[in-house]
Amino acid sequence: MKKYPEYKHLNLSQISKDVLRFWEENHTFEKSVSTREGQAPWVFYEGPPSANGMPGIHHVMARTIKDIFCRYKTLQGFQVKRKAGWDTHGLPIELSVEKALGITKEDIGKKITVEQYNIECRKDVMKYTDKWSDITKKMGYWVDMENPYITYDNKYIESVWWLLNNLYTKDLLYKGFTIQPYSPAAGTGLSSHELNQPGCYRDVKDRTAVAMFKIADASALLEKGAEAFFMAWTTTPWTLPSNTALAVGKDIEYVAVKTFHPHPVKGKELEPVVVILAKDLLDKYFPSKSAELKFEDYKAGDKAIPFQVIKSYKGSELAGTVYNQLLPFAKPDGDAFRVIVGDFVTTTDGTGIVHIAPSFGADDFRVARQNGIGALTLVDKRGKFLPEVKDGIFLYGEEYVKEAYLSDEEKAHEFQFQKKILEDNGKIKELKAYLSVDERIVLKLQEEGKLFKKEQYVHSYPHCWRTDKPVLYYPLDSWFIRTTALKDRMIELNKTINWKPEATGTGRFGNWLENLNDWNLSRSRFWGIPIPIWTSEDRSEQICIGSVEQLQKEIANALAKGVMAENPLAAYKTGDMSDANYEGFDLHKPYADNIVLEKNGKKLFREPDLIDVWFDSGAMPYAQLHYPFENKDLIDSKKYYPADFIAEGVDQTRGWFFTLHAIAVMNFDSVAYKNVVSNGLVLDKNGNKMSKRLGNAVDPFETIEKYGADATRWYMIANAAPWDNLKFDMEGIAEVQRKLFGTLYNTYGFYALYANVDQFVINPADQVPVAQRQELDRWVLSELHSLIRDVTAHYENFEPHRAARSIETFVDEHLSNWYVRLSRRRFWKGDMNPDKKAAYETLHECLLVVAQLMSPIAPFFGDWLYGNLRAPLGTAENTAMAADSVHLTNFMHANETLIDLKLNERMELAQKISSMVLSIRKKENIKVRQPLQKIQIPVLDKEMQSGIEAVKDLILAEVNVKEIEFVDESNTHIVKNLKLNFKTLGKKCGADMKAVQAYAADHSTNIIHDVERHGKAVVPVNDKEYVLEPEDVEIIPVDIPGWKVANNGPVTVALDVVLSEDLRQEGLAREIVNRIQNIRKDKGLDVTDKISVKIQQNEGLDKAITNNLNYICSETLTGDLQLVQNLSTASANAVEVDDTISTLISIEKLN
RNA sequence: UGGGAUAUAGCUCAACGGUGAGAGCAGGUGCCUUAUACGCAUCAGGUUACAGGUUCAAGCCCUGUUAUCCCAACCA
Repeated sequence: MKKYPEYKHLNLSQISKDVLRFWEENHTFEKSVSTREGQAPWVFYEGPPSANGMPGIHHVMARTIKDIFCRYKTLQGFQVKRKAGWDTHGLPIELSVEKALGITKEDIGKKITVEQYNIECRKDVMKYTDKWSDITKKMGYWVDMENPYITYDNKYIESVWWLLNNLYTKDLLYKGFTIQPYSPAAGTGLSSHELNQPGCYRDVKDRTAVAMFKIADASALLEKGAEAFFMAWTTTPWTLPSNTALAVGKDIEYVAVKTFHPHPVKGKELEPVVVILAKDLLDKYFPSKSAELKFEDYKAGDKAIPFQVIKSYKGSELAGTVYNQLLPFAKPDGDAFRVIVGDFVTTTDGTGIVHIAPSFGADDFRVARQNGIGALTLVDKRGKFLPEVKDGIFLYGEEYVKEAYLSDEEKAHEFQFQKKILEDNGKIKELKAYLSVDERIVLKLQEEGKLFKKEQYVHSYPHCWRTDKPVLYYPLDSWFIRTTALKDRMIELNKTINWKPEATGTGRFGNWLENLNDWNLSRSRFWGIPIPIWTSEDRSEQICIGSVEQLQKEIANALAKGVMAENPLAAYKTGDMSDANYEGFDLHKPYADNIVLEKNGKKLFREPDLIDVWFDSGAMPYAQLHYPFENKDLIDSKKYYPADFIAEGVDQTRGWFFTLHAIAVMNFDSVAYKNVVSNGLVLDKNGNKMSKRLGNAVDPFETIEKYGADATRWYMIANAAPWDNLKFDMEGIAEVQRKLFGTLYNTYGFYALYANVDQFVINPADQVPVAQRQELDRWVLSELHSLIRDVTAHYENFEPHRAARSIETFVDEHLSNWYVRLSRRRFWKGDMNPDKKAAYETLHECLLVVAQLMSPIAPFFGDWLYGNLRAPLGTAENTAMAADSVHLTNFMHANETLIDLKLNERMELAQKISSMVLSIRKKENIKVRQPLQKIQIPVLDKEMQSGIEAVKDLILAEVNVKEIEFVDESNTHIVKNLKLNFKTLGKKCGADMKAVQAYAADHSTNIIHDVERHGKAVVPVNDKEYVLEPEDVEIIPVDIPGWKVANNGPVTVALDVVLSEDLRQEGLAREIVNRIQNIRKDKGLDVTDKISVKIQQNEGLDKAITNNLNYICSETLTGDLQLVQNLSTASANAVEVDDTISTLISIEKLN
């Protein structure tokens, strides 16, 4: 006879290990995919992690979410393939290699060849793959790590090139220049990622200036021949020579102010000037008390300067106004020196008029281009002014625009130089320190009467993480993807994506799309996918490569034309998709750069940039399949595209989520994914970000070893919605372990214990029909099937936290603490009979279903539980347990006919009544072991009474009372309360609601009477009459005078606390039973062992024992009970039966 | 600085615009149990971040403020 396995202790960590071995030996994961062959696919894309970092607890979180839905959909019958992937390119890898080798970027090509460097990167990037494999297995994440896609593979790169070429053909790829963070000291552009390294943004003190731009002809704005200035603020005066426009806000109100020049040139101290600035910022420059000053009282040099607002304009009225170039060192290409409208202009600081230097600001560049304004770039790539920025007094040409770029010696040298010039020219009496370009420009403006105000200003400014020097924003050549061309389509298709949470899709992602810029694809690095574009030096000829085959042909041509000597792709066989064929070459630098092509007699060289690694990962739907060279049909006929589901951290919103979307829309006019869950961060228990630096990072290996993967996963899922941040607290895992897994383990243990005693094994083909099972069974099945329905809905909605919480409630409150607790006797009392069998079958079904429902979240424990329940069945062919793993079963459907809401309500009522009776006992200090005679329940409607009747026995047993008596007004006086139903009355009464409420409070007795007798009551209020119908009120019995009463919502219970002699003796008998059971347990007797009992006689006890002898014996499996005169304390246990009675009991096991 | 999210008991989280805002954990007290200090009962703990507004009625809707987090960032 096969048995259900029994265990001594719950050890989740061990269960994980055992189940993991089982999966490996039985290839359960592979089967979960292969057994679904031919079924509808459910497409999942794995976002590639970078294997050169260690896995963290947040990866466990993110992967749990992915795993849950893949497992769930597999249970639903879908085939869910899960190809793992590795992100292998990019800066972090380069940095890691440089650190390991002790080199810097400058050394590449000198101390180490590009070739060697890339070999190192290729090695380095996979250095933690073992750790990743390990955590993947241990956490129970099912993903195919045997055949991952790897972004550095030639096949992967070929697909990426195909996509790029496709964009090139559609004219969505162009080379242009934009304003990018640039480090002159390092001679390289910086990515936003680099700027976001810790410590890059630092507070710096800069010289700021409000410059005055003279309007060329102010007649249109003021009177004819008037002279006026625009005021514009800048924190970077060194950009002023490159100014080509001024921007105003379209709807901002501006004023023209007549005043005196604060820094006039000699001789013009008393000539009034007119300046224009935003009205909102008037106070900042013109204190309102100065408005009362009289112009005629003003003397040169006065601190307080009178002013007068003479006119006002909307920004749009100023647009188009031409002004004189502020610092005319060079002439710009194209149109310039005009007022334009900029959407970014605000009045939070400055003057509401923004100085535009298109070369040195992204906004400036954009708004200038939109308005056809040209640029001036008077700074070179070294960070120095061009030679022409020179006046011989303040500016000397070819000097660093930022003080920080000068070395101490350079600074000292410059200081001596400028000291001489400035002092000789009488500009400064005695120069004490080096003056920065910014400071000297301000001096120059002042000298020329173009300065309104200067001050120091502290703001945060980005620095290059390698050189520690401030960054410049500088126009750089780059390749761009014209994402803006398809912006509307991207927005449109985004609306078809199911975002969890929704706000991320409409908000963070939606806004991002609305403000989309072209995607800068270029990166000046070494380890990445080369841009597959070759251009002639005069840029007249260009070839974009979309496949290795094409490249091979072009090389052949180049060889024929003699521009190349050797064909690195000679061995490549067209059409051969074998790995061997793809391993004979390398598309990375430096090999790609060594290829020179030929077109129309011109040599073509590769564009030197690599592509943004984000394109790598966004290309994975296609590149992981080597599309279109292989698996073309999977994408083209949408068999494996788009994804039904992806999930990553919310930080990927503008990363992977965007690149997937952009590439899909631009290449295939499709979404890349239909459902996306963006999960929140994992913080430490105090809500701080985890970091190695702070030492608060949680080690996932340790955590899983200690608590097991299931408890860890369950905790993370149940504790917060996926998209909320999780405050990770180990104690929370311990709690889950105790509460959910402990309870479930015990519930199973209970089942196994008695099933084995009774030699019961489930027979799915022969079960007691549910209709013939008792109320409690039908109730728990009703709850169970409600649970299936709810959990299914939660999984379908991608709300795993709700699924987990529902399961917790069921296991804990319904199954363990009500069903099993109240059913215990049925399992151990008597021989097998239909009722006992029904109890086993009911409990078995609950455990089986729970095992399956929980298995996506707790895959090990779910499978362990399932395996135990299945253990005595053998192959279990043709049953729901035919598969040898829960993960290979078919998801159970809720049987709606078993869901009986009335029954659920009834049982809730029984629990409520029980709890109320226990509460009265507590108040009256009567133990539950002491039987009581009677409960009274006042009932006002028959339905409630019949509901309680149905669960009466359960209540009585639970609270240890003999009978329930239903009372109404015919046999007792009941105090009743009136409650108004605000929902129905709100509609009826509206604004009179408060008055009705007040009236009802004063006349509750009358209203109750009227409603009960006549079915309605009239409420006269504010000269109106409202008729209260039964649905508008609730009449609740709250008290029976003279009884001990408890009240909860609509239910009231009264308890008879009078103890008769019989009851008292019965209570004592139960105390005795309890003591005997405790001794049994202490002695380690089996639950089936029969015993003989000797109890030392005691006056207060003997009668209670003899009168309840049968009861005591049958409860304790006692074959022989004797009251004896004396027991030796050596062989007997001393027990206190109550405060006054103590005795000795001895127990012998009977054979 | 902008966009997004969050703010409810000491902690973690619930709560269709509807009558005293609920669980669990942690704490006090008492109790039940031949599955289990698992639980049950009970006490304490709340100005639902703050200030306004809409409504007969607001934790929930609207506006603003503050704090924290994420993302994007030299808006001059």
